[in-house]
Amino acid sequence: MLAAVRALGHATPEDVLAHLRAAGGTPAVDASTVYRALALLEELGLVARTALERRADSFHPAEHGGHLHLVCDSCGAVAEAPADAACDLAADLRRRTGFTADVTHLALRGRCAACAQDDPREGP
Amino acid sequence: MLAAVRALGHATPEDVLAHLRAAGGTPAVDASTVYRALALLEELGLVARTALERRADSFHPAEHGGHLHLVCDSCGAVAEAPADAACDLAADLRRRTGFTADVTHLALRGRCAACAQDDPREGP
DNA sequence: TTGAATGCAAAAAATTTGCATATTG
DNA sequence: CAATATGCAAATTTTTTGCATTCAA
Repeated sequence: MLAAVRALGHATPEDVLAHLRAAGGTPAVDASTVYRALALLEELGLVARTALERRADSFHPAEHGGHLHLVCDSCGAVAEAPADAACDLAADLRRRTGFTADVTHLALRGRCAACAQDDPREGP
Repeated sequence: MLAAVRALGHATPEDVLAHLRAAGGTPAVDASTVYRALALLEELGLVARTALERRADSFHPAEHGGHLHLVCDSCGAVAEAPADAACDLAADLRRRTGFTADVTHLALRGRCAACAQDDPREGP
């Protein structure tokens, strides 16, 4: 299961389910098992949950941390950026408001370079 | 409807529904109406959608923009911070990756000052 | 044998859609 | 009358839970 999340980089429960089923094995693993395992891994701090997709949560391996997720509202692509850019922000927030932001679970929405170029002002 | 979102600051469809129903009127407004209206307002750019809660989307008025949402994973409180802190981040990202981040829809997860103090290392 | 993990089925919760009826202009 | 918005009911989608079973220590 952890292997699945690691292999996928970041995935919705549905993705994980598909991945596990593709790997074969009978009977097929059940969705409830995926949800339960994912919840457990989250508690253990081995995977993190982030709302990347609009409808479903996404999980990504903890080692994969230290990245920002850049979600393009036009094409849906999820890119990544080093987290150091956000560290300043986190430090600043902490100093000013006392809020300790978890930068490893950070998702930013916007438009990727390609989409911004294709259609600078157009919606999805 | 817009008034409801404005009055609430930020709210899930359920919150909006409750607010409208509390305002009275028979028959009670229906959930589908709320979803449809919210989707419309979003398209018009009058409200923004952000995944503040774990299960449901949250909407907040566009004028309310220029704020970061700070969601505490311990107590669930949603605080706000001026957006300027994130502008640097956005500018930096754009320069380095070409990604144009929408800072007005930004939600950060972490722990608010009160919770961090109560229990510096404890989970929710 | 006891406890953790799992499949399966059913329940909840959140969101969407079809359709007939208002309501507005 | 035409176009739009709304209520209502039913369908979808995503996630959770109860229960009986299985597997391993």
